[in-house]
Amino acid sequence: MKGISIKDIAKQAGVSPTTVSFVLNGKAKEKRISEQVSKKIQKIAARLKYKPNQLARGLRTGKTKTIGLIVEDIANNFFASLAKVVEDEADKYGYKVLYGSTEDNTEKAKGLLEVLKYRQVDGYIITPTKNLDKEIELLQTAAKPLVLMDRYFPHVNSHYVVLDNFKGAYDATAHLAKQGYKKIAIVTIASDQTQMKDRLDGFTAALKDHKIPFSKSLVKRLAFDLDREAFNTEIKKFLTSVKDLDAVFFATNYLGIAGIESIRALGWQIGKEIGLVGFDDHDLFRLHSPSITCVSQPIATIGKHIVEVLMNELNHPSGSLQQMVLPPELIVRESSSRK
Amino acid sequence: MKGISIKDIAKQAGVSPTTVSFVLNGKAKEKRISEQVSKKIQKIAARLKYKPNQLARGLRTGKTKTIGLIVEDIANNFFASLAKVVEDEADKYGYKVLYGSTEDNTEKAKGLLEVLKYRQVDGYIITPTKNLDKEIELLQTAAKPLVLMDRYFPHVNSHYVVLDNFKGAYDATAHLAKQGYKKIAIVTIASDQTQMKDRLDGFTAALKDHKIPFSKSLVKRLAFDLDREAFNTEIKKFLTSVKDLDAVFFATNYLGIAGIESIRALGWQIGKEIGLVGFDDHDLFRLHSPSITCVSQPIATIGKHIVEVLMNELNHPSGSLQQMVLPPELIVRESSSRK
DNA sequence: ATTTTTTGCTAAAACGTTTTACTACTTCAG
DNA sequence: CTGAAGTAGTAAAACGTTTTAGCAAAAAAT
Repeated sequence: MKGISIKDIAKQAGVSPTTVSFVLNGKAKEKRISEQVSKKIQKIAARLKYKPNQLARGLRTGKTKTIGLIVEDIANNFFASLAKVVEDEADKYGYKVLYGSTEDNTEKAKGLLEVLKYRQVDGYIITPTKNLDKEIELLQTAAKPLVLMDRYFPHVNSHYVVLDNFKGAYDATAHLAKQGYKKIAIVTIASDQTQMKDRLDGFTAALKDHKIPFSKSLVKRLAFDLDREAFNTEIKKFLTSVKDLDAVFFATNYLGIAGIESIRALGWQIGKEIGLVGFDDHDLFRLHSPSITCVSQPIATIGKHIVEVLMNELNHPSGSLQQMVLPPELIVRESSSRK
Repeated sequence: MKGISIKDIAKQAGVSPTTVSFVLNGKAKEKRISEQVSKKIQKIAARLKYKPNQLARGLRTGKTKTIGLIVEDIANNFFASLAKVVEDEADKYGYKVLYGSTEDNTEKAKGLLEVLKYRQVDGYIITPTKNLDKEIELLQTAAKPLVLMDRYFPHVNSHYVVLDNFKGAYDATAHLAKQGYKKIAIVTIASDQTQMKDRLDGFTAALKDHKIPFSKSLVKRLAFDLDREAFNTEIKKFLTSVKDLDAVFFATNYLGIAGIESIRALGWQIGKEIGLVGFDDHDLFRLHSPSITCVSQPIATIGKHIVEVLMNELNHPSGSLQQMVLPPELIVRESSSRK
């Protein structure tokens, strides 16, 4: 039940394995293999449905045509959708994807990197966790092609493709202000990584520009690894603690979902009594009553750019650093309208 | 920048690569390598942070410690959540996962199988598409460990882990009947695969048991590959075409979502004017107003069983066929209550 | 008629492991 | 003192490719 190897073809064609390899790799011309022999080999290979053993090839060439995709959580809608795009795009270049979720846990991320490394993936798409910068730098100095996504390390010179998180949060907050909300809070994740920092900065900048006084009490930073119940409890506690609060911006999709749940548990009218903007679009946001205004990421574009950058790096490592910051889109819905 | 190989360790320890291999594979005792040498090799390996090259190992042993996961759509909440469980469980056994989405397209599925095959995955977890039975049988006769999920082929003797779809649909429909809905329709996908067939059968069986007359006009079977707009158009057309319709069962999660959207576009009151039950739980179903009754799959359990069955097959191919049918849970919410 | 060039192909090494079949030395039994 | 059994390890082949270096025959050039 073994697979067909190059030797089998060689035997049938009465030539050496070398010749078969040349022909099947399109080097017939270059290596001066006659049209005759070339055709014959092609035919036999097709008849036997020969597929090169990627392990052997990888061992010899050092290329596995596999990329590693490290996301925060493959079950999260945003990352799952992105994984789909990455899969499709990579496929166009003949690459397959090994994936893994970090749960935003640095140790898990290190473990994943190690596994991917000794599985000899050709390149990496990484959603880094906190403190993963050293590992990223190691990969860089080892000249491993890699692209960071969703977030990056400002002090590390790497390719990345991220959202303009500052603008996303700024637009969301400015929109709430323009809608007439006076006291706007943010619920975010306690993280100093760029994506979260930028969202918080965008929020405060928008407050400032709209002459809304900022106070630390308007910011709630939650631990990432709480469960849904705990998120709800914390959010309720926070929202009721802020005097005269009339709008809140949830800085991630899952916080937005927990936020909706919490606010409803409090019996507050979304939109009227409390304005709400979420992050990432979601069927729930679109179909909720009232529908939920959100900052939407251009997932297809992000995914395409990620793979494109990685493929460029894989095929002609130029040295020019690609650091892409893509614009978000504010999708205005009912949750940010007082009428 | 090459990796550390067994030869490097051998050189440093002043022994042969063979010895190193024996020691690092825990065969020191068995192969009578002295405690002394053994310790020394371990130490050096640890110091150099040696990681075996999986390609070389795979080439020699034929085992890659990789499994292929073929789902319908990794961006779909159900499959993404399952992929997460599979990833976690497989990791416990030291396996990594290569994934791919079929979009329910047989050609894409065949392509994925081929790629996974010549990447020498050790086992397969497959959400089969229509007409994939021949390929599955080929894998079976080649003694490749595989587990089907979500659906299976009744005439193919393979392991599978699926939901009791009949019961899911039966319970949903019976529940609607008991709630007093008199004319209940089903919106499903035009597919003859088991999961869809069983859901339709469960629906009709429940109608019969509750003395509700069945008619073909109560069944709408939509093409899988429509986009959201087209789903909505078709669903609206169907719902308005059935006289005195007062409840509808949507047989997949995305149909349920499209259904909610469509019914709202028609201006009908979900629950009161039209009862609604969906398939698979979803944040949207939980938080929609009114909340949506649904048939929920035990995703964690399913995922664990899938991996367990596959690992058993990988490690001690016994021959005993595992065909697991897991019970769904009907989560009753407001969309199926008339009050 | 010799040398050079071109043509068409192949032998063998290499990638990093695992595994089989051995060797050389020591110890023990009789 | 001999032969058998045990001990501690190694050499070499194998997995299936790719690639370097080169060989023999034919053709072209001198």
